[in-house]
Amino acid sequence: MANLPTKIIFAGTPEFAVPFLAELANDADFEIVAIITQPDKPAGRKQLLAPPPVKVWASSRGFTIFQPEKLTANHQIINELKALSADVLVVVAYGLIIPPEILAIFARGNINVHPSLLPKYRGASPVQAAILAGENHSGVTIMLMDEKMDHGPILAQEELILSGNETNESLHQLMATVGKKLLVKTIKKYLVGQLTPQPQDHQQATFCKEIKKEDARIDWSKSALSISRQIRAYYPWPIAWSLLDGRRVKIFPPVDIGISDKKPGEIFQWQGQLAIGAGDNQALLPMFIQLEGKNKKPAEYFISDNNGIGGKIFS
RNA sequence: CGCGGGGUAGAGCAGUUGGCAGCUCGGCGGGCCCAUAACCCGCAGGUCGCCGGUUCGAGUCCGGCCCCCGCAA
Repeated sequence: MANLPTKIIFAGTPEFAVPFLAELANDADFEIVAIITQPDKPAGRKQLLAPPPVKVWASSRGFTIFQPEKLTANHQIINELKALSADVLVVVAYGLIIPPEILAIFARGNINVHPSLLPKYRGASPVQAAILAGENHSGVTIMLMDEKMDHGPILAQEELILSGNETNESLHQLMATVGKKLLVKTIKKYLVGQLTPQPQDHQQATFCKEIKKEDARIDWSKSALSISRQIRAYYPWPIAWSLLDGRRVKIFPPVDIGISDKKPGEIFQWQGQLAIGAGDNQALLPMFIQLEGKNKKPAEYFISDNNGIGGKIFS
């Protein structure tokens, strides 16, 4: 390792990126010379401009922050980044394309963290995709970036066993906890030449898309297991939902699965609990639901508060 | 002034044409029972979001404001 700390520019945006940034910033071998994150965006019902979590963390600690609308063909920011003469770019869930002109700035390389076992689940929603697919294991990949999305050679991977109860939120937290240690360890080894990047087996690559709200709508003709994965994968955003009497109802994890002789989407009671028929003669038993205009509440209230709701059908 | 739902007991809700503010659960006390989160009896707990107006009388009708939530972004 060199005597001077390695200069790092960090690019990241959501909550998931913060632990990685903090881990790097707290390590004396590294110096964060600048942070790139997405611009503030309108959020919430009143659409107030809200800073991304990485900015919130970084600005209270006095770091230099860049929030460009885009990086491609942005000569001003390219020059500013060059002037910092950083050794390494670390990218964790930045969310915007980083063009080759910028990747070329960093003499020691561009390192990316991806929360899947690449080449599986390249793209925007690897954690959700693993839950939706019912994978019994996933993991974190530390890789070098090239011109294609999640395509570069792998420096390190750590596998995680999944219990089948993970939500998008809980699995992201686990990935961050494991991944931040792996990231620091891997960068240090890589910088002293102890790691040989291994090209991915591109034949095995799979891809996942960005999540849209409509993806979270429940199709009750699917199996109860499949629906329960959907409920876990889309928590805490955008939340799995369905319509009842034209009103939106959100369904939260955890959910149990029981047997059913009801139609898909039909509401009934099972041992005092709210149960909803699925497409495979099984039923979903959610613990928490939220009716449009109401707060999230335990599902058993849903039955007692709505006399005669049994037999109604979610659509 | 983007559209829509809501604010009533600790929690979740009902309250019809304005006329003594109710239900379920929880809490407290008692009873039954080998025992219980089950069952029976009783008790406590509310400025009905805030302000003003109409009225003999407003949770309810009218006006203004605050807060929560679904859509939208």
